[in-house]
Amino acid sequence: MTTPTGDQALIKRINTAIVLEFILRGAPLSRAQISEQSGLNKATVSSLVQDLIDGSLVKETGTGQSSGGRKPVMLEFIATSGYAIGIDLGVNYIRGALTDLRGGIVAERTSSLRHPEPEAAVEQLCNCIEALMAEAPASSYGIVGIGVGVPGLVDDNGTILFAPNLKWRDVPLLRLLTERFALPVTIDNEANMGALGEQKYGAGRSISNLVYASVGIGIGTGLILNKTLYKGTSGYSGEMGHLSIEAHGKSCTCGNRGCWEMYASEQALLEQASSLGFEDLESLLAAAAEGRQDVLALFSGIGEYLGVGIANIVNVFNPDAVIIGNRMSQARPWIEGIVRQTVTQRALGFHLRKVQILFAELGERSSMMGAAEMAIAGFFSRVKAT
Amino acid sequence: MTTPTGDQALIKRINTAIVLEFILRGAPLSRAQISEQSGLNKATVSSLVQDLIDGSLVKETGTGQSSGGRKPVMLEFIATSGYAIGIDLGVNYIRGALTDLRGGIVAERTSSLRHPEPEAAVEQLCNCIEALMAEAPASSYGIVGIGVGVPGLVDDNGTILFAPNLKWRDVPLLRLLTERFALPVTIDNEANMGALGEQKYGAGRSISNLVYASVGIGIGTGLILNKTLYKGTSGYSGEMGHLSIEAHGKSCTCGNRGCWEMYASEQALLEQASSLGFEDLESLLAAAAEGRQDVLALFSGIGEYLGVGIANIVNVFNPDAVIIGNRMSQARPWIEGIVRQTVTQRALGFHLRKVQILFAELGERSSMMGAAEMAIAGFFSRVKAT
DNA sequence: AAACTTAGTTTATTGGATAGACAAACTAAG
DNA sequence: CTTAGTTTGTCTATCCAATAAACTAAGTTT
Repeated sequence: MTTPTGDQALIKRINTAIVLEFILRGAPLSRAQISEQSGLNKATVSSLVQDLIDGSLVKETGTGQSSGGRKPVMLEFIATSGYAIGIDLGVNYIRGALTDLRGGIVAERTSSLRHPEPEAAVEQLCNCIEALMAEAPASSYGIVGIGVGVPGLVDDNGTILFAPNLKWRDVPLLRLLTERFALPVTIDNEANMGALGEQKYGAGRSISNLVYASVGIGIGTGLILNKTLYKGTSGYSGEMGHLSIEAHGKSCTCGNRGCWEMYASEQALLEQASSLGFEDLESLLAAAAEGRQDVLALFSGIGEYLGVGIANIVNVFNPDAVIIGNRMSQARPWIEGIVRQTVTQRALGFHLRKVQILFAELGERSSMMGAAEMAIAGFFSRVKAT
Repeated sequence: MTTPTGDQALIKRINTAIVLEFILRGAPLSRAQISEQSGLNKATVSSLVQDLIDGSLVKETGTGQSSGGRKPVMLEFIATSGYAIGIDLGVNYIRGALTDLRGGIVAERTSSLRHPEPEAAVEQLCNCIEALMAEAPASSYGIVGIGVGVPGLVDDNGTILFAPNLKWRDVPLLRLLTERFALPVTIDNEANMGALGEQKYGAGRSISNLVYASVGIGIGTGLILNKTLYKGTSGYSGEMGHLSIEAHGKSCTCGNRGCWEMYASEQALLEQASSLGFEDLESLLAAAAEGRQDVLALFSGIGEYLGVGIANIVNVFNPDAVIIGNRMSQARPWIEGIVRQTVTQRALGFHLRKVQILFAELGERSSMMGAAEMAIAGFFSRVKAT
């Protein structure tokens, strides 16, 4: 019982997953096409497709073009046979979406987080979820799951061990939400969710190895290696914000010195900007847009340090892409050049050949979409197991 | 044909692998035990075991103890049904071993590399391989493959793109060896091989996530994530020697500044030691053993910088273990304390809970054993595919 | 010696994939 | 409009691996 053994059910799961994957990607396509492209026998495809149709996951949508024979019956995934909820719990906001099974946003809600204490915040979170659930149209599977991205360390039991900017410690969010909604819930770090969101729906679509750097108040990173989210042993890898880039630099609250996020985060930017009379990122962005030289110099400095860290990432992971996300991605016009330049200078030549430096396509929605994707992926893995 | 589909052969492969895995690990055990522990039916196990026996991979070794019934027939893996060759091609030596399929060393050869030019070195390498092959006893499968670890960047075609200390560029070693020996050959970075060697036969036995830091002239790292060697997109990840730990530190030949290996490698140690009149690591180790304070201080400095880099590794990967290997591991008595102390100070508290800092158990043989393991693993994956 | 235990094999059954035959539905050429 | 040829999708018989259950073999315990 220790090892998962192979039996016929496993075969069927594998092949059903393959067929579903083809229908998900290939838009409208026929049984014949699936058979040819997948290598599965026509009869096998027919049988599996029938199961998917019976399970309300796939439907026939009329006939397609013929090239001299019987017209094919086109198949399509029924994205509205279920809905997922994705939440980005930020330091001072809650952003949530109701999506269909293809990740299309059906409803969205944003509210500012007035009381960051765990109890009040969780209550507000639950209200948001309930409001979104109420907006879901009737469907075969209903709400298939809830995903939540949080700005802190999450262990493998879904407990928030430590969220410095929220000042939370040991909040068993998974348990709280599971008890309340009796639905599958996934909790993970905001950067991991962002990485997943961009990999599935954003700048990193179908890229195998990517690193998502969430540059906000602090810096977090999400690692997608071999198409899978890599989580360390305890479930919390990717704390690259606390990668030391100046061994004898500024002391960080984490105990280390010269942490990357002390030089390249929004926090670092704001500290330098205070002497110029700025208090938030938005006003700095506006000033930069007007061409203020001193502000542009600030962004340039941040960009350079971002590049230092990204060069490290490139050298360590040799990824296909590094995606810069979260709030700092808005500064793209004023940091992109210097980031690229610094990375080119510092990363190893061989690694540079293939790596792309990208900015988050989903903008502020990366993390929320990743959370929804978690719920959707969980649903699929359960369906396929049946 | 694009996707690997599921069929009955796949099931059989999976289950055969499970059975073989049990026999490999569980030393002498019976069919009944395999059935019970794996969850496979007794009949299934009997049938698969018979196939393995027919394939000369397993044999029956008499009966075991009974606890009130028929005595079990014990099974054992036949490690001598084939042999593998593992080579560690160093900067100034070639170390090679002939091992059985369990990684037991049957013969070993070390020679110093007199002429590091590619042609002469490859010739010497081939001679070493031939000599080892000649020592292999007769067996069912003969030599099942050759693995070679090299001190440089290797692409996914087995070409050595760049080996700075050997001054090699674009040497198609995989092709050269395959043509000469007509055997499966695997070429990889010395640090990747070392990681594999320690994970399979050394300090990291059966650890899922580990980082192996090969600290020699330079510093390389091998990443084992989820029990698999992680290789980046182009096949060359893990260049953590060129992780910048001092953003404005010394310029490195790689183009970056403040690279880890400029502060924590053997090279860095020797540079500092030259003013004291030392020229190699061995004499420094001897002096440290005699208690020379100035030398101990040098080691202490190296240990601290090693700790800085390892703390970074821990924060990024949240691994179960970090293993310090290659030549610097000999300095364990004089660096272990300061390394541990620095890591404890600098890594995030949550990550420290589980991580172990270890030193290579296989010493100078890590890389060579990993190379042999590559060949063995390749053989198994081929056998199981039949 | 009888009753019980445990190991491993044999037998019949199940369920999924497959090749090949086939029917349905179409295009195109004469 | 007929006929030949093509493509789609289903049906049927077969194969094969895993399995449960019966069975044989070979012990131990009372």
